[in-house]
Amino acid sequence: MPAVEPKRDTQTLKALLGVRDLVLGGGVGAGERLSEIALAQTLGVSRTPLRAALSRLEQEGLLELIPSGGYAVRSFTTADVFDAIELRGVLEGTAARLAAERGVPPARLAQMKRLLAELDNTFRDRLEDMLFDRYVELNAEFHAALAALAGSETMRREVERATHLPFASPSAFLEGQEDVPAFRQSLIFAQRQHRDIVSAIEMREGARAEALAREHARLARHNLDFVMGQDRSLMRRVPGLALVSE
Amino acid sequence: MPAVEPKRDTQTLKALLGVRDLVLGGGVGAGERLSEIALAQTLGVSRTPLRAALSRLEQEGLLELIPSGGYAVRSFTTADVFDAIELRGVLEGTAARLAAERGVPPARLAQMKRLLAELDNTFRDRLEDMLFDRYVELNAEFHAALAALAGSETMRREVERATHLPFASPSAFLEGQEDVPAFRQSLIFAQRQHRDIVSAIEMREGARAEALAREHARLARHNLDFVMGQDRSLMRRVPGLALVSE
DNA sequence: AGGATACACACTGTATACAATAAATGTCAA
DNA sequence: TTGACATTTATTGTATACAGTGTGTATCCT
Repeated sequence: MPAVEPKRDTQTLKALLGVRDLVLGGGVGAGERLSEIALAQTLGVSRTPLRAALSRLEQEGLLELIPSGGYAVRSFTTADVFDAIELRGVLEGTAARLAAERGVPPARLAQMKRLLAELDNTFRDRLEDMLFDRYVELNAEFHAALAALAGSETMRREVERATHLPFASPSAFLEGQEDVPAFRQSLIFAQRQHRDIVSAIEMREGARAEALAREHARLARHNLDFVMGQDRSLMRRVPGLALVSE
Repeated sequence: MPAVEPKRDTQTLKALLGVRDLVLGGGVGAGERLSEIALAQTLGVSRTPLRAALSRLEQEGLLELIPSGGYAVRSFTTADVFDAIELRGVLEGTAARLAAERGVPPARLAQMKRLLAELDNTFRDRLEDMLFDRYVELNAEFHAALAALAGSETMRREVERATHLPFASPSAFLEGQEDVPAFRQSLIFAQRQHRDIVSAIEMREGARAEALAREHARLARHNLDFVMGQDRSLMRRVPGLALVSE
């Protein structure tokens, strides 16, 4: 998802979501060229909105321009994925630090705490019973709210952009793994980090807020390591992971 | 400039550069809507490549989508400008830190040192005689090389993107101010910081490299403060500064 | 048989025409 | 005189046609 999703655009949005799903779903391999007319037919849109979507996905980092013209699916190294996660952590950390240093309006802080409480409510006594989808949804909301906490539109835009970099999403390695116990346990830890980040911001502890947010992003890296090292059968279930070469 | 500038595109590139110059040059005011047909006529291109350029500039952060359709020039607050500079510092700092932590191939390091030497060569005994344009050019090269030093394409792309955020460019507040003595003096300080960053990377001092790069970006903020506070007549000479409201 | 050149095909980049929607203006009524 | 509604205008989003260019293949020459 890009920083700001166009709403009413039916055709362009259709193309955007369609191509993204196709690429992340493994419909086209890494490095493969995308034929515009073929894609247009497949997705049921004309070339014009399709090209708009392709251009967008290129700036998003999912596609690359071919020197001779046209677009191809980017191929990623593990370093790319690690760095995308690192970037998200760094940017969210910066947003958290600035929020702490500058202070946030009480209403905003209350909203963050409400999100924390709602996240708590997704947990159950038995870990298997937790409301996983609801957690993923609220988690995305939390991170979006965090991006806006520093105050400026530019900061919000760019932090949210980093959040939607390929493989860097807070829920990138969550979906499709609800039934792995280790993942569910890591969510308890993640929620504790959420609380600590908000607490640090409230207490104006900028450096701590930054460090916590950075470390929080590292959870995604741990999950990635687990998926790629421990159990390669999981790789098929993580969207787009087939695009990672090594 | 976007992260990767399309080369052979004559019409789209023409539109991209044309609109950017028009907006940054003050041809259209902040918040003003951009009429596609009027722009197309002005720039001598058709609407198709123009729309591609507008979409690009929207993701660059210079324009914004109007809910009812079309694009408008974004209006910026001083907070936006500050945060854009801060973001560049943070991202360049991250690139520098990762480069230090991971180590850089000797050839790359040698290239950085060569750039440092060339930057040195732009200075003269009398500060007024320095090769200002050459310095700006080499400075841009230095920052581009720094972005690539961490190793991954994703990191390079995103750092370079931050470098081209509105008002965040390393040379944003340099051009058009060659004749202000205080600015020339600050360049001596900046070049010292360049050396220290490379040195820190070479000695694998990640935290120091990050801190130095962050502080280095602050020079732009100092320059901004100077331009806006001290001498408002300079504001007219800095591209796009008319888009900043307060 | 291998390589180079030429031709044909396919695909992208661009222009323009069309349709749908939002904005603006004018008129009618209260 | 002001407000609301309808009509007209303008502008964007979309589709398609065209042209230029790169790529692949086949044939011919060495």
